[in-house]
Amino acid sequence: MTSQVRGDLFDPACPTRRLLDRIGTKWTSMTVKVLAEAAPDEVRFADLRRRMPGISQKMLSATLRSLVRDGLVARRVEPTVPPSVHYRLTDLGRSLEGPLAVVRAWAEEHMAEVDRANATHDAAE
Amino acid sequence: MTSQVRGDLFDPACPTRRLLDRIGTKWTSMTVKVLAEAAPDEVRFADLRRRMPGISQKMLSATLRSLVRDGLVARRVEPTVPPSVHYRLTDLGRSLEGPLAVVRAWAEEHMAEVDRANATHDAAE
DNA sequence: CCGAATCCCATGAGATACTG
DNA sequence: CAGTATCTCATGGGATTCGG
Repeated sequence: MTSQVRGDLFDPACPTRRLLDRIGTKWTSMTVKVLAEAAPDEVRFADLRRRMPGISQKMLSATLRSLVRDGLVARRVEPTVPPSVHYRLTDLGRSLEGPLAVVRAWAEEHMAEVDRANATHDAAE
Repeated sequence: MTSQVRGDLFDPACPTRRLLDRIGTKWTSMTVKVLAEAAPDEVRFADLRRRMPGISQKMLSATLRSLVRDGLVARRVEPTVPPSVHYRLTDLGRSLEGPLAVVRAWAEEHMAEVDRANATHDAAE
């Protein structure tokens, strides 16, 4: 019965807020971008880690688990010894690339201005 | 477009990451939206608070301070007693509305699917 | 009326070490 | 190889109180 499409950012269950919570976590957007660049190929765990300098196993693992749970990423286990695990974006995950690209574009175009504002603001203290 | 494998997302100073850090905090996008809806009018602190159910003074104050520091919001003090403080989006702040609208659109269109994925995933445990 | 200061808790996230 | 388990720390965020 939830009248969801009301642009109601004020609902605690507001979809926008929940999405921002997700893509706002440190490694999510980066993971989606790496998987999007590799698409339609799958990427192995170790490959992902190599392509994301600075991430720890723990955070990569947690980020992927969360993305899989959200249906944005698919996980495929090759039952070899040792096992190899492959990840790829689902259709849903790929559909997020557009919005993320828009955010990237804004950031690249305007963050310098934000930096200047910060500098000005701090100097005025 | 441009270099992909070592894109800026991996730089610790990456603009996208910094932007997501900002709009990912709980009240930022909501504040921007409320101010955008009111534009070009200014909004007083108490009004803002009334339009954002659930927010505490502390967080509204902190969110606004951060937005002002980033140059997205302008603050104007009326030197009355008691003082009244007015906020409005800057041009920079208004330029963020587009990207936020894209994010909102994706969320409203797809978060139900995310919810289903979660339910399916949890049921499979 | 606006907002700063303080206290407190929950969570994000890194480092390290351990298993199938 | 691909994780999980702890430990630890920094930060976000809420409730409350105080001040100009």
